[in-house]
Amino acid sequence: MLNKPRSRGRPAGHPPTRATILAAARELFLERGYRGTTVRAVAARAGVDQALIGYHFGSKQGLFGEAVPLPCTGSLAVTEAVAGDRAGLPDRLLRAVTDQWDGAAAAPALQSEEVMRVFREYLERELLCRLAEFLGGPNATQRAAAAVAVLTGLIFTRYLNPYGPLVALPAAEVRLLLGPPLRTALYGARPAVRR
Amino acid sequence: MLNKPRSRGRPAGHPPTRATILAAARELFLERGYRGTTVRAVAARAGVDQALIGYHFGSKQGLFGEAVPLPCTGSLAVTEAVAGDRAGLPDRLLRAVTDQWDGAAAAPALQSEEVMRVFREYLERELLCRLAEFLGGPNATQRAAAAVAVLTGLIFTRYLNPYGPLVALPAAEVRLLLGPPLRTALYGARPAVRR
DNA sequence: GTCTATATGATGATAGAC
DNA sequence: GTCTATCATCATATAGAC
Repeated sequence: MLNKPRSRGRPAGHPPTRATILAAARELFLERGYRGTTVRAVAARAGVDQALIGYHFGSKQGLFGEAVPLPCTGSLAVTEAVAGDRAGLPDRLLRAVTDQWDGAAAAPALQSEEVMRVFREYLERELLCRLAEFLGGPNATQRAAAAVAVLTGLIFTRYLNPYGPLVALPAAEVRLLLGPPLRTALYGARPAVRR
Repeated sequence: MLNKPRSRGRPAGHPPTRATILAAARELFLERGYRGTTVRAVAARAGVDQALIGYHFGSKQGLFGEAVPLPCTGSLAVTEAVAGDRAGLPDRLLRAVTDQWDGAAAAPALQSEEVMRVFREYLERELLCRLAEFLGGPNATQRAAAAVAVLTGLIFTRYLNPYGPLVALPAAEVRLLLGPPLRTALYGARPAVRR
């Protein structure tokens, strides 16, 4: 009702607004998920007006994309793991996934449609094609699909789920645990050792 | 603006309102996902007022729960597959999943936080515990977690993703493809045949 | 029970003053 | 760049006619 006089512009000594908003958004998105986070709440935590978010990031979706960059959007380590010798492929794939996602700040509450979209496109377009090409031979696409399913299960169970059964384990043990199934998915059920 | 005179009550010869709403809701939820579907749109497609939805189902969440019952909420076939001989376990698990989810109307656009929550609770509480108990021995929980990861990957890749690499394959082939990895996850990388 | 009508409060977005 | 003010739309709740 009242127009109280105030100084305009950002008070001196504060960090740049953009960075402040991003930090607040990151906290809230990871804490409450996409739907549970409102633009107003982000603005409140950052101590700025909500219109600023629209100005800087266009939309809530845009804010999310910049505040919570999924590991898969940045680098392509997993895709690059599809190279080298065939025997080491399962381990390289698992190591790429764990290195990438364990390094990034955990993303527990991210089961949103937005994350799923990015995640899906990455894993299934980028990786599937390269994997099938690398494998070659009969049923290459099917075996690649099986491997992608295993990796999808890993990421979903360990990184996109705060209560997942794999979250508590150290990365090395996860690799040890999923290496054999992934190898089997890629190369079939042949005996690993012959004696 | 105008109050046009109309007959009150449900016109004779129509199917029960509740069922009409459920059908419309089911269509829209599967078509546009949870967030993309508005209560108003459901009401419009069903030809009823939106307040009816509130009356019958309480909330959008409640409507979703009744209109799109996930396979896992109804029966417990997957959990019941954890019985019998050890050798047949992988196949029983896969068959339970494919039977349950292939039978239900496909749920492509369901990557919502709601689905993820139900899905997660089912797979990881119900199944993980029973599976670990069934397996026994050293690292039973870890191996059960690996198996759950594989099954999670299957469901996500085949049933919760319209563009997944496994959606086009017949169920039998999917079982053939994922049987060996699942077996390896459950029982380790021992050679299947020894000669 | 079924339905119409309306109200409330929160949300994402945006136009325009400074 | 920042803020005020406002918008359309959303989910939800309720009062009351039939």
